[in-house]
Amino acid sequence: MNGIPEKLKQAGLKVTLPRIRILEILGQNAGQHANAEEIYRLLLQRGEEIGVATIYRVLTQCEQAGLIHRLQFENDRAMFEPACDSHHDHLVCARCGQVEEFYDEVIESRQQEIAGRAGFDIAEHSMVLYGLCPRCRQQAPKGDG
Amino acid sequence: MNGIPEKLKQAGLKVTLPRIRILEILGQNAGQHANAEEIYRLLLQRGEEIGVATIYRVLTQCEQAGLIHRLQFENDRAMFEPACDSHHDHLVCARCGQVEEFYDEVIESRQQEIAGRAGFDIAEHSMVLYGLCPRCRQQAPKGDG
DNA sequence: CTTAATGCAAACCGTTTGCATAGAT
DNA sequence: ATCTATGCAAACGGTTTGCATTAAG
Repeated sequence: MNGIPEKLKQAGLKVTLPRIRILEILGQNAGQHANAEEIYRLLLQRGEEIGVATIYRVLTQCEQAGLIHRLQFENDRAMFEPACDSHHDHLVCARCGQVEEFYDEVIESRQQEIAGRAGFDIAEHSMVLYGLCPRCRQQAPKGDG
Repeated sequence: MNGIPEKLKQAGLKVTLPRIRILEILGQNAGQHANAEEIYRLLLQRGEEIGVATIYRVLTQCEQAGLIHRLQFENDRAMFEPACDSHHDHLVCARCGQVEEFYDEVIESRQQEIAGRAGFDIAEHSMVLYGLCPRCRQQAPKGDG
């Protein structure tokens, strides 16, 4: 019930090799949040050459089908993560690009409250904290110039 | 003391007509958060034809000088707002594009706490709530389909 | 067999850049 | 007079699209 082919079928998408491979990559890179080019290169390394056009199309379709999420950090290229059950926001290392997920109920409810006060009906939100991850903090002391 | 020429001088930028006009537009559009193309068109309407290249360069320089802020909503083009003293986040209407600002201390401190727990040293963050503004909610009842 | 997916390359679109000219100090 | 800003148009980079080919159901 967890197989990629099954998910594709349930989403009404034909089960094709590119789609399977791309979802595999995203699943294995779950913590990595890959972008289209990274997916392309990872597939190449495995001997699967899939055109970028196909990668973009598959990603867009899978996003619309709810199988994956598209993340837009700053002005960078879009990143993708496998859809998981629970909503979460992101911490992004400004140096190495590492992405961490977090969820905070207090923030979530404050957001609703703020929106309600402004008369807005919130459909979604994006919250990204940019900074240095623990590893990069060591390598880049505060007195860096 | 509040004049645009003075601000430019203080920022170490030459006082040129394009820079003055662009900052004027942004100041008058304070609530509007214009993007480069909108600025171009607004200037045209006033009879000032300033090339987009210049607009982008001026916006970038003024951003670096701290006179304005660059906002990146979703995957849209960048928007700009005049720099104000205080940090704030944004509510964006998904239909009409209206932008509202808000600030919430609870969220701000939670963010620091979350980052700290993950070992991250946060330099900045972006938080945008997308939904329907009061006006658009009326025009788009929930049963819309 | 029919209809949709893929690959390629060209198009797109917001943004940036090189270079000659115009302008600020 | 010097040095930077501007305008133009071409380049750029990520993403999308048209069309012929290939593959899934």
